Amino acid sequence: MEQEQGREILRRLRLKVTPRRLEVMRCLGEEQAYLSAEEVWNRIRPVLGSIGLPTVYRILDELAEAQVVTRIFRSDRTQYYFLCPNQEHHHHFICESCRRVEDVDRCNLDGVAGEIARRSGGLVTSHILQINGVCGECSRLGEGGRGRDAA
Amino acid sequence: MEQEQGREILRRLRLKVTPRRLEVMRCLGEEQAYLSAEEVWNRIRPVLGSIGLPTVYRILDELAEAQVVTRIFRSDRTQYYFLCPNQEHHHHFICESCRRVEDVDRCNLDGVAGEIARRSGGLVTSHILQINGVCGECSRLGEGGRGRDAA
DNA sequence: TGTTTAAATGAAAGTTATTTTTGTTTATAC
DNA sequence: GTATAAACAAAAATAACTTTCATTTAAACA
Repeated sequence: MEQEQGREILRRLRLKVTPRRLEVMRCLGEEQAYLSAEEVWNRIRPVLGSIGLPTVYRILDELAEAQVVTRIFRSDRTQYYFLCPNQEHHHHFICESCRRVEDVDRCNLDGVAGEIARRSGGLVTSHILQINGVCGECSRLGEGGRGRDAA
Repeated sequence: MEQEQGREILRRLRLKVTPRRLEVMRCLGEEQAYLSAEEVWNRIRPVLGSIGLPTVYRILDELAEAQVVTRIFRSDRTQYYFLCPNQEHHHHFICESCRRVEDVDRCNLDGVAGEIARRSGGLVTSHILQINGVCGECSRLGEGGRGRDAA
């Protein structure tokens, strides 16, 4: 994520271009993986000198609202965030070992909305689809390998 | 959910058949909608005389682990639970207005695993798919209607 | 280039869903 | 019946966020 790209995204969202927002985006963009709010905070604090954790939460919420950042679901009741400037409708493949995220273009859910409408008259407005697994690199490291989240 | 069905499920899971577990299942089975742990607690306390909230959490976790109960994702960082004894692979359509849940059999994700394997060598182990919308009944109530969660 | 003003931020305190701990009770195998 | 491992209650603790309010700053405009 180039700084100019970050500026453009913020201008498009009618958000002020501030060093904190740019730095949150730069930090997330540097990873191909998802991070928690606190992890983002720890990485950008040294760069910015000082930033409050609530500010990080606010920025991530704004970006998630605007769908520049995707929320990742895990069962530890912590929210994780992944910068994904791809605005086409798509989904994500999440590595359970190293947290890497890959885009998945295929989305065969169009038929589902029709089925629901036909069967009970319901209306589909959105869906959550997250594909979990082990990425190619972690697979190749084999059973002996240990990912970022391994015990 | 008949009591005998609950007993069978617990025996299958090698869990002791206790009044609390049966009551949690009965309470959830009475609804076609999802509930939070605290909501379950408030409904079963009068019946059981007394039960601790941590016990409700433990029971729901066990049942979710065994996939007798499904976790429902919402953005309020509260976990919701839905009793779904249907053990076939399927997904859920969630009404944003009244919390009703319908099963959705269709799941076209088989192709996705192949795509990921081919492209980057990754291995898919699970996926989260939740379809959000407004159920037929709430749709028919029209704009003037107000669901359980409406302001 | 100043000035203005709404938006952004820091710091501290607050909230709340969920978990842990420890001592007691109970379902079940024998 | 009795032994024993599992279940449970109660209270306290944890941790991820959120709110509040006083201060600062980006950006529109004079």
